[in-house]
Amino acid sequence: MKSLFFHVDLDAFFAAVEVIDHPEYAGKPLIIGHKGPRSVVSTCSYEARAFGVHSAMPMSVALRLCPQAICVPGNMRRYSEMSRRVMAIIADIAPSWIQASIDEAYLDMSGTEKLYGSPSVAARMLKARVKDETGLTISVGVGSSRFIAKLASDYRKPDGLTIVPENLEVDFVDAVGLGKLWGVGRATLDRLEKYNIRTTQDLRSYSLGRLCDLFGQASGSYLYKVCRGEDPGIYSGESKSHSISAERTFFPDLIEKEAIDLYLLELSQEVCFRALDEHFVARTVGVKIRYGDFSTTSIQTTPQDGIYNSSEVYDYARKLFWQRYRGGGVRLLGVGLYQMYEGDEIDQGELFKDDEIRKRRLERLILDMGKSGLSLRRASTLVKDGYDSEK
DNA sequence: TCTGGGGTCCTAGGACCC
DNA sequence: TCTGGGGTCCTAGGACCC
Repeated sequence: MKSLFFHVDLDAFFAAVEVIDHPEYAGKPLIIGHKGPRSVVSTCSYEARAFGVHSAMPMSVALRLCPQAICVPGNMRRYSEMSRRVMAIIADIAPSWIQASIDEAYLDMSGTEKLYGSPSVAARMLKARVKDETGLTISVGVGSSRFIAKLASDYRKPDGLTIVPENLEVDFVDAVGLGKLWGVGRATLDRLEKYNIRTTQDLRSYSLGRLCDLFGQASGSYLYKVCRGEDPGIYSGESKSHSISAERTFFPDLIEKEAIDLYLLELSQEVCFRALDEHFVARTVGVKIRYGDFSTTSIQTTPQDGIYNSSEVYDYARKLFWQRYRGGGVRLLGVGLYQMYEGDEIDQGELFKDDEIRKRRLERLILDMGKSGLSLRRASTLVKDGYDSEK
């Protein structure tokens, strides 16, 4: 059977949801993001893009380019709800699909021609249903692999539909251009430039062996494939590892020990409750520090005897921070849990950690209470109080 | 212009084991 | 004595994506 994939991308998603909820924003430059001195643009409407505003741009720059823009902080809960509605339509149409992020999905439509007709008919039906049922527009890319479909959905936006016919993948990749290939960013472009590789055609003149020598096994074979329109294997399997992290940027920089410890506590509790909620147990805990000069460092540890609860994570986080800290203002603090695997209880056999396991169960209990109406912040306060009263 | 927050994957070096 | 080869795990940093 011939492979057929769709990639669906919601157009300026957060901004589009805001326009649905606030019709008075329609047709105006709209920026989603906080107005703080160290914030960046999350998403923006096409009207704002006309001024040169784009995602990840410092907010200060964006507002200089487009002072009249409407600026709203965004509402993730609302966006998630709209995302679920779109994904439900996709689930109704596609025999097999993967959600890749809040605003995009890959659909395996192989063998659906008898059901829906040609790919273009199926894609138009999908676009119409999403528009009718949610008010949102999507761009759809169609191709013989996920990689080609992904490039295609980005080729014409918004409200686009791009179908890449079989055997024209190489021509399509040439039309897209080296700099817009998925997985080829600024750093790779700069490195390629050093070898006078500026186009996908240039890249094809290099052998697999040469690319692997220059860029390493993984990147070398990745580049070799994508410039030939071959799928490098995006979203083909389940991801192996899982991690949860939380970080905060401060203005002004943190300098006081007490403030640093307090934020480490807050971040530790945040990641622990999310891990508990998602039923994941972590083997590694890490801390990220970004200094006033934007230099960034991280330190992690994988304790032999496991990590059980948020107070343990906080203890490790503090230890790691003060071990690594070189002094000076702290612009960003992060706490992460890594090497996570599914499960609620750590493997038995830890005879000496009864106390820590008990605390974990207490946190689990508080979390379940929290789900029946308690806020996460309130629940974590209760856990802290619980520890104190135990002592 | 001055750089968020949440992720995944890769690399290279070192430790350790057989 | 100055020296292997393979494998796995851990750590720190970097690239990239949305």
